[in-house]
Amino acid sequence: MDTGGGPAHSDSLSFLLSQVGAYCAAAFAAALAPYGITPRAYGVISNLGAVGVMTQQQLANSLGIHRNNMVGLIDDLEASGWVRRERHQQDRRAFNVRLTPEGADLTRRIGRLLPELDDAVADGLPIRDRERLARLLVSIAQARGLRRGVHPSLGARPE
Amino acid sequence: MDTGGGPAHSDSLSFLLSQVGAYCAAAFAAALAPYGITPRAYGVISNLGAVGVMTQQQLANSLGIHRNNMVGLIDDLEASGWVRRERHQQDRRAFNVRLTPEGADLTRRIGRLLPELDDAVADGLPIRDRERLARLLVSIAQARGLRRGVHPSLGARPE
DNA sequence: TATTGTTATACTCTATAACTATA
DNA sequence: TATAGTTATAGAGTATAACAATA
Repeated sequence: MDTGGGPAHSDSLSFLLSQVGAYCAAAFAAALAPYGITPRAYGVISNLGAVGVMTQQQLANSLGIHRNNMVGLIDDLEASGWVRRERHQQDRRAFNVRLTPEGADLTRRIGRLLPELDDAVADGLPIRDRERLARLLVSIAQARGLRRGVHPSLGARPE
Repeated sequence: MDTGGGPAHSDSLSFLLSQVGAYCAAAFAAALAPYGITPRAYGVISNLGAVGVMTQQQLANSLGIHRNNMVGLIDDLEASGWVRRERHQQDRRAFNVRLTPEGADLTRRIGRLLPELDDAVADGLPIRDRERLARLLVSIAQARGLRRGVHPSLGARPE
């Protein structure tokens, strides 16, 4: 498909994915900003909401964030009153991190924000096309080995 | 569509777009790395390849990169021998930037790389689905006001 | 006065290494 | 000896302000 002039990459599928994806990432960050939370930090609390209590190391592994960076992330979330650190019973080196009631509430509120975001992105697209698009994206994500719900750009490789 | 457990955002259309998009952006950057060029710098030379000669300010406007950041970008491209600065004839404050033959060649070689990247991303997807996907993405990009061939994350707002 | 290119500075992110306390 | 959490440092990338030359 060629929809006009411009540089060679304009009609490349991977460029289009990257272009629209970056737009969505920015829209998501902007939607989160009024809640005083970043996409990274939302990754942490949404994971805690789904899995329950986790150690910092488990969170780091699960999200692909380095444990060094996890420290400050949990510090901020704790200062905001959304998570609590508790000493792990069996392994006294580790902390268990769990959502506070306020954190669980924030997680739910942001979860309810997502349909609005999706509507804004897919505005004007017939519902059939929307479903088709989602199905194609899931198919690519699975084929490429992307983990469900894990955003690649949170990443940082282990040592 | 719900394809399993995990956090609330896992099946959100905008999350999926952002997730797959970030993967594609990383794959593109990795494919460019052996050529010694970044996605940002490729944005510059691909634009020059399509439009011809442009001033730094015109490049900055066209790509959504701030002119302050354009300076170092052109410095690097010039040091690599891919572009040349020439004094603008009518406006002696400005520089015209143009591709060298080597730069034009690199632009073409990278342009030929894109189909491979697209094949890798869409591996296993029937050609009909691939076309459908591209069409849906173009439709969203146009509706959201994204400019053809311009990646949003190159961005930096003017003063 | 406004604009083009430039430089300098600061601030955010993240990559790396090293430390401590536990295992 | 290895691991969980922590801290410190340095390097990208980018945002902001200010400057010289020219319009």
